[in-house]
Parts: sequence; structure tokens; C-alpha cells
Amino acid sequence: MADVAREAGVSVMTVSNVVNERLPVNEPTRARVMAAVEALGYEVNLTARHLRAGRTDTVAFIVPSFHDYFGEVSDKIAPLIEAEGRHLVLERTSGSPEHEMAALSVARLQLYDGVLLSVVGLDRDQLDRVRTAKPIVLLGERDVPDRFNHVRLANEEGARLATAHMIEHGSRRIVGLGCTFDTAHMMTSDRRIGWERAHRDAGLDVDARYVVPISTFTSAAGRDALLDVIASGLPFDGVFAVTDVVALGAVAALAESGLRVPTDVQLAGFDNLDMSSFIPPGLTSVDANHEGVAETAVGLLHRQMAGWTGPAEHVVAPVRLVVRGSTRGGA
Amino acid sequence: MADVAREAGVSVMTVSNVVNERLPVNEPTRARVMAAVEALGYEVNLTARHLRAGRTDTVAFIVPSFHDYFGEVSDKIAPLIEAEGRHLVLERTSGSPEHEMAALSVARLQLYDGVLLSVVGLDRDQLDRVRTAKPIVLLGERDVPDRFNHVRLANEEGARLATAHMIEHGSRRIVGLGCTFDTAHMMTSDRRIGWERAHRDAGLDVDARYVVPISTFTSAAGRDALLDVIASGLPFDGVFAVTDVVALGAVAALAESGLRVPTDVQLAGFDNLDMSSFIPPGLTSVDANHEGVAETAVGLLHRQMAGWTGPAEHVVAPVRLVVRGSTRGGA
DNA sequence: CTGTTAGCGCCTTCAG
DNA sequence: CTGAAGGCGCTAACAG
Repeated sequence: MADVAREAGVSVMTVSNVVNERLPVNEPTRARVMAAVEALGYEVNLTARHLRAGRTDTVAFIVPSFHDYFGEVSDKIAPLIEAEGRHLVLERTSGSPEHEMAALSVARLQLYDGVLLSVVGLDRDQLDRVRTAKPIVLLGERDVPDRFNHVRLANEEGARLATAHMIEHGSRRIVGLGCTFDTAHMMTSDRRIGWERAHRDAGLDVDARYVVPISTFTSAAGRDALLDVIASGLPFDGVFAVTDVVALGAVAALAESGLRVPTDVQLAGFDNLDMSSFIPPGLTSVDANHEGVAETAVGLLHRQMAGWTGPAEHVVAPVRLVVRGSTRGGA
Repeated sequence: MADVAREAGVSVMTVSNVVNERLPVNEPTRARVMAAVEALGYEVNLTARHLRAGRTDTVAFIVPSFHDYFGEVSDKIAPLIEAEGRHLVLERTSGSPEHEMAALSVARLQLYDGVLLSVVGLDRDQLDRVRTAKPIVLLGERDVPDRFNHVRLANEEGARLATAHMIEHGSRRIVGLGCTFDTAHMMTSDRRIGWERAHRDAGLDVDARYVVPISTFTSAAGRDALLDVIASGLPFDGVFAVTDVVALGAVAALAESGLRVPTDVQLAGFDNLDMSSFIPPGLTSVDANHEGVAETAVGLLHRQMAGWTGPAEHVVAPVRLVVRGSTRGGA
């Protein structure tokens, strides 16, 4: 900018005023400055501006991975952030507590005006150690301290809906694929509770053998786990998969084993990903309402960035069951 | 940092030296500084450091959307960047030329030590207007100026492989779903050429009616377009879909219409997404080798960031056909 | 080993 | 309308 000022024979402040159209500048001066800007290919240094301003006009969405669910949610969040004139950037934690903690360090938070964090690895105690006034909204199914804004899904209710729907349509032995009880993953625990409650509500026994653990939340792990169940001879006539990605693995396992969906086995998932309506015969799934979650979370973040200092909110986003051909109530 | 210095009764330089473990500091002094750091909860201001250092230790991967293909590639790129001690952030352009151009502005580039950009909207002339010494690697199927490092896929060859494979196994009328000839999307044009070449190589006519346009590269658009073909009565016994996401739409359309895969219609896609192996009966797909593309692109970027000034490279990443149950050569 | 000086590039404030 | 001064927070270079 100093170079431009010299080239145009004015002070840096005049250059700044021209470039940012802040204060009015005489036309001839303005023209000289613009000419110098063009000649030198000058553009503002954002790092310097950020330092000076104490703001970056940037919001970070910090996710475990860029895949599937988070990719879909990110695409909903981006326009909402941009509508307020800020940029959105994504960062990745691999779901590890260390990475998540690092992302919440004072140092990293300073790079952003606000942060949306999908918590997967951190527990309540670790989160309680985070001290910062930076606007933050936590997403995800972990338990979090009261002072953080938090948006989560109605996991238990969703799992209950899906399971009850299959029971209603005749299933009596429903595998809870990946619905393990696990303090590290409240998501699976909550969904398991919903699976259980649907059984109890219907007066059915809860048989722990039908809760099948999976090694990771991938289609491959879902497929392998269900193939093991089939090989074991445990009879079943329904599968509630903890996510749609896992359900896709179940689809593969059932097809390979010659089991028909929904005739022999009903199947339901959770997340209602874009792909789920296209997988024949259409995957019945709990809709996590990405759009609504994105709006709620961004709304809370904007409120904080605008200076709101009231108590944090803890929103449980409602879910609904989308019935498709993989269950017998479907089309 | 000044606060810490005052609290500890030392100069800011000493604080800096302690915090960054740069120069050795006497143990008692060090302890006093650390105590002050803890007491005040001090952490370095990265924006200031970046300004001072002229580096940000951050690389941006700028993508059209966070979905599907780009999400999968991003997850491959992240560890490679982190292995060199830098952070990766993702930004989104929606595929619009304006956003892509803005991302390449001098101002935005200054925020990063290097940039990987998936070009979708910009043409060669627009890219030629970008003047910067910042390390950049372009990804994607557009034509780009020679001076940029560029990694693209062997689109034509991949499409040819997939189409030839279906011809070899008996298909004679293969729909090129989304393989329109379109200057705005070199990807589809190149894949169409491959589709054509497979026909010619086999001595078959190229019938333009079998090139079916789609409105967007989504499953919904793929499904709708193929349903229209079916409704039109145009006979076909194979589908080459321009991407796996589109192929998934074709899967749905075929299933709804009672057409069996691969008995009545063979089907192949492009990208070999994670989901593709799980969609019954397994989607035959051209493997875009995400991992290899990620390694190549990041390798070129690292070379530039390390100061290499030799001529830019234009890499065409090889592809291979992964045969699964949706074609008759499959398992 | 520790402190002082200076400047990265910008913009708010105040003076002319 | 234009310019000069000062500081955002940090660290390289040099001095003590």
C-alpha cells in the first residue's frame, strides 16, 4: 500500500480511503490512485486487516471428517454464513479429542469470529476446561456443559420411531446394528435406548444378542457385522442401522445373502442422506433435518456474534421418520 | 503478551522465547513466565504471528461443494498436508466462476501458503488473468494455462474402458447418461468422447439419441432423465453414467421400472465412491484413484511451497475400471 | 541469558 | 478533502 501511495504521490491513508471507499476522495486523486493500484496489482493484505480490526469475518465449521453427513450439513451451513457477509471454512479433527481440543484453543479460535464444532471425541469435563468468550456452538450428541450453545438430534425418539414402525409392520427380531451402549458415543447409546423403548412399548422382550457392535461407522463395517450375524444363525427379521452409511452396508450384506428387503427383513437407517432415497427399494430413514439443524446452529452463532450474552441454549432438533420401500409401510 | 511480561516482570521477548522455546531462558525466569502465562490464560495471537512471519502454515482446498466426491478427496488430502506440519482448510465456491475467481484474488491467496483449487467454472482465459506467485495446484477437467500445475483424470480413457467393457459383455445400445458435449464441462465432453470411441472401436454406430443430458449432476436428475428415456420407448441395454452419483439415480430408475441389472441393462459409473461397492449388485465404476490424485496434487504443491520454480506440470492421473455386479463381467 | 528497537500492513484518530 | 502519528501482537536482529 505504501508502494501504491508513492506511485500515486499521495499518502497511504488516501490509498486506503480509495480502495475501501470509506471517506470521499477527489476524483482526480482517486483516478491517480486507481491507476497506481492497477499498475502494481495491489490488493489489501487481509492478515494485516484482521490484526488491525480484531475480526476476520470468517466462521469455522470444525468436523470429524469431510464425508457424508458432515459434507451434507456443511453445504447447508455455507449459504447461511455467507448471507451475513462472512466466509465459512471447514476444518477436520478426525474425531480425535486432541484435535478437537486444539481447535478450541484460544490461539486457533482467534482466527475466527465464531466456531461451529461437531463434538465427537470430547467429554463434558474436557469441554468444561475450555475458557473463551469466543462465540461457539456445539453440534452433536455428546453431553456438554450448560454454558455452551448446543444443538443435537432427538436420537432416542428417532430410533424409537424407526424401530416401532418395523414392529408395527410385523418385525419381531430387530437387529440394532451399531447401537452399542458406549460412553464414548452418546449417539449410539441414545439410539439404542430408543430401540429398546420401542420394544418395551410393544410389549416385546429386549434381547441383548440383537445389539450388534460395529468397529467403525462405515458401510464396510456394517456389512461385515451383519454378515457375521447371518452366519451365526441368529434369526432376525428387521435391522435398525445406527446411520444410513451403516445401513448401506446392511443392504449389501442382505443382498449377498439372498435375503429380500422388505419381505424377509425390514431395514431402517438414520440421517436420511441424499443417497438414501435412491438405494432400491428406497431406504426408510430417520430424517435428521440437516437444514433445520444448520439454521438453528447458525442462528445461535449469529446471536452470539451480535453480542447476545444471555444464557446458552440447548436445542434438541426434532426428527421424523421417512418411510420408503425398505420397510413394509413404504410405497 | 505484554500483560504476561508485566506480570512476570520481564520483557516481551523473554515471554516469546519461553512460549516458543526459541532461545534458552534461565529456569527461574522461565518458571515465572510460565506461571504468568497460566494465570492469565495467555495464548499466542496467530493473526499477528502470520502477519509478522508472512506465512500462515495453512493450505486451502477450494471446492465447488463439500459433498460426495470432494468430501472423499478432501479426507485423503488432509493427512498429507498435516504430515508437513500445516493445516488444511476447505472453502466452497458453489462452482460459480465469480467465487472461484474471488478465491484466486491476491487478497484471499495471502491467507494461505498454498492453494488447491478444483476448477469447475473458470475457463482458460479467466485463469490466464490470475497473476500471482502463490503456490497453486489446479484440479479438475477444465483446460488451464500452461503455467499452472494441474492434475486431471483420464476421463476419456475411463469412459472408453467402461463402455467397451459393457459392449464386450453384450450391450449394443448404451445410454451415455449425462455425457453431453458441453464447453462448460470438459469432464462430460471428454467422457462422451470415450463413450463414442468405445463404440467405434467395436465397429458400432454412434447414435446421438443415446447421449442423454441431465440438468445437474445429482442422483435425482439422473433418475429423472433415465425414466424419461424409458418412457420414450428408446430401447437400451446399457447405461454409462457420467458419475457414480448419477449412476445411483439410474439404479433407482431401473429398479422402479422393473429392469434387472445386469440381466436387462448393464450399468457403469465414474468415480468409484465409497458407496459404490455396496449398492447391490455392486456398481461397476471407473476408479478415479482419489488417493493418487491427492498425493500427486499435494506433492506438486509442496514442491512449489519449497521454492521450486521449474516449469509447471500437467498430470493426467490414470484410471482403472473396477468391475462389479452391475455389469456382466462382474462377480 | 535478557532487553531494546524496529517493522510486518492496516486503519482509527486527530490535525491541517 | 488529505496527511501524520500510532498501535493491533508478534518476532528477527542486534546490543548489552
